[in-house]
Amino acid sequence: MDKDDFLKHLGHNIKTLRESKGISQQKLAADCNFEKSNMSRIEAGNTNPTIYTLYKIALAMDVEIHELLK
Amino acid sequence: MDKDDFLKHLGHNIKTLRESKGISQQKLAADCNFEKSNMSRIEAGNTNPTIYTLYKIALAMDVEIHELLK
DNA sequence: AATACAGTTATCAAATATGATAACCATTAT
DNA sequence: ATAATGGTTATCATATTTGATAACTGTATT
Repeated sequence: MDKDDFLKHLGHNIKTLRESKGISQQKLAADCNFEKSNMSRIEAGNTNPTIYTLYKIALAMDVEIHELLK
Repeated sequence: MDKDDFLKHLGHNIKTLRESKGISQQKLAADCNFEKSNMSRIEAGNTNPTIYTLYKIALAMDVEIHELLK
């Protein structure tokens, strides 16, 4: 899988999971101590986040990182 | 878990897995199309790799990313 | 109308990951 | 001795992520 596809898929997955937990993007960003614009970028697949960033997202949603990678 | 601990743990895990597959750090780096110095940095937990970097490592070792995160 | 909420995108600065290269160390083999 | 293998670290340049800020869109509410 190329990078663009991979990141788009990841972003979509994060978004779906967030929505399934009924959390807004802004709320999640705040919970992760993130800029909301960065959360928007990640969910859109427009950036290649670091693993620690994903760890923070997973923590904030109370899931394991691998759930973000499905 | 703070960032330093997280990355050290990840690095150790990657190293352990690589060794269990009998691959040298240099070989794995080459398989990932990486600089070997970067592989050394990652395994030492001295850098916070991007998710796509980890994807490449997982691919090269024929495992899922989450195996790297145990 | 104004305000609030939710999300998106742009711009730029700061921080940092990765690439490239080199030097070093240790061990083993020739 | 040299050469090969395996790994580590430093330095610097390049590429990219994240932070900060602002502006925009759309929808809903007051």
